[in-house]
Amino acid sequence: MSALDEPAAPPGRYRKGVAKREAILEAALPVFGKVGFHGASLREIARSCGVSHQSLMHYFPTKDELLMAVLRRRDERLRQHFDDEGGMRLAELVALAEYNVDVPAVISLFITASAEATSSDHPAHDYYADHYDRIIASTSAYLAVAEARGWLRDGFTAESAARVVLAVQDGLQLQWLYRRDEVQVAELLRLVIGAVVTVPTEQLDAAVREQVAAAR
Amino acid sequence: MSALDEPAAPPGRYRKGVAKREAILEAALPVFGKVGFHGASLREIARSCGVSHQSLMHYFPTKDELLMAVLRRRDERLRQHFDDEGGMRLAELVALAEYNVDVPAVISLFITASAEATSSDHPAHDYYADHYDRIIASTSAYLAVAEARGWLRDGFTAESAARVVLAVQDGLQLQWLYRRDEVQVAELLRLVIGAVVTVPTEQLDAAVREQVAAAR
DNA sequence: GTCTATAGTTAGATAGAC
DNA sequence: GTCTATCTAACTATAGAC
Repeated sequence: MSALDEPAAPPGRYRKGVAKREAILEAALPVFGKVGFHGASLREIARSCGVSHQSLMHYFPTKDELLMAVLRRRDERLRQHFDDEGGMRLAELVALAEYNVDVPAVISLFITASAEATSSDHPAHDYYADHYDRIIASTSAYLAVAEARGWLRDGFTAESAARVVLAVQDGLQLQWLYRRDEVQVAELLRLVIGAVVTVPTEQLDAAVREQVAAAR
Repeated sequence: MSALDEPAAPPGRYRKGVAKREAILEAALPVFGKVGFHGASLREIARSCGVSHQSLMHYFPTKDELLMAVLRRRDERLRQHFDDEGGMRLAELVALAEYNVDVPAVISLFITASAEATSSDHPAHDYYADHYDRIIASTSAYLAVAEARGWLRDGFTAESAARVVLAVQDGLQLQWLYRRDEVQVAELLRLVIGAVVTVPTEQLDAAVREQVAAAR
């Protein structure tokens, strides 16, 4: 199967099945996050939500599909903003970082999966390659307005600024997983944005809105 | 075994044994990097360097110890600078990033292992937690001079600047693994440093040297 | 080479929800 | 009555360790 396709119409047509499918996804998230794709076992995931191993396989025929389903559901929040007019606002990344702090398992999953999936054999490789491309493209589109107006610090382009901000988010979340009390992800993310973009974000937001309106 | 201890006196006392140990370490690096600790198998590593499975286990009694040996050898370059007088210069991080581009397997190993090891059960957890602490401490010591002289951009402390630079390095290396042609790790790292530290690095280096000399 | 444990996956039969 | 959900059982491969 291509990693970019939606899964084939799964079981879960009965009320009970829908709930169980949900429970499996919730249970799989922290396991994949903790030990990664290769380290996770379907039997362990099944056990952790009180479902039989075979029942799990009824809903997710292969381990690959289970992982993809978990990832897709968790990246949903970010993906919603990929097609925002004028590109994805940096504030969305900050807001996500702020939200994620309350859901350590999600951060763990994201960091572990994106690192594992750099290998081209990994079931989520194509998914993540595409995911990163889209984040960069969307954020670059947003920052293009800043670049055009000379609001980026010397040397930065819209794309390099986008890559840096995304890198800081990922890197800080990694550090946060080691020292949760000492790393303020969202706060540092804001500081970096302030160091790269030379005007307040409100001003940039306004300029982007203006640009979008003018383009109609 | 504590992850921070040196391994107990290993085999490899004979000339042939030394070479074989070396070959195993070289072979294990890309495998751990590609599929992670859990995904890697000792048999595969042994096969990839023409050594029998049993022979491998003679040199590295457990999988944990093999991983630790690989990590320790590869982080050596960075660890050398932890105790630099005046703290580790940011230029060392940039130089390392520049060097690593020629050794993708090392980047892959580092990213994958540091992500996997966020789990407290992971054999390299304590090692990496300590490793990050030291990098931050050492780089913060270096940047303390900049902070004292008002050479950091508003809002940054020595530690937050250190965390940001390290985060950018990790995050960009992750992006680089997905798009090797499009991400210039060292170049972007320099840009970020330029955005956070308001004076040229030569000036900061000189100030740090001066500080060290004065402290004697 | 062997041992024991566990992995992902498959098949088939039964019981339950619609 | 039909489709879904669940369970029992087994298979094949491979893991780390001795």
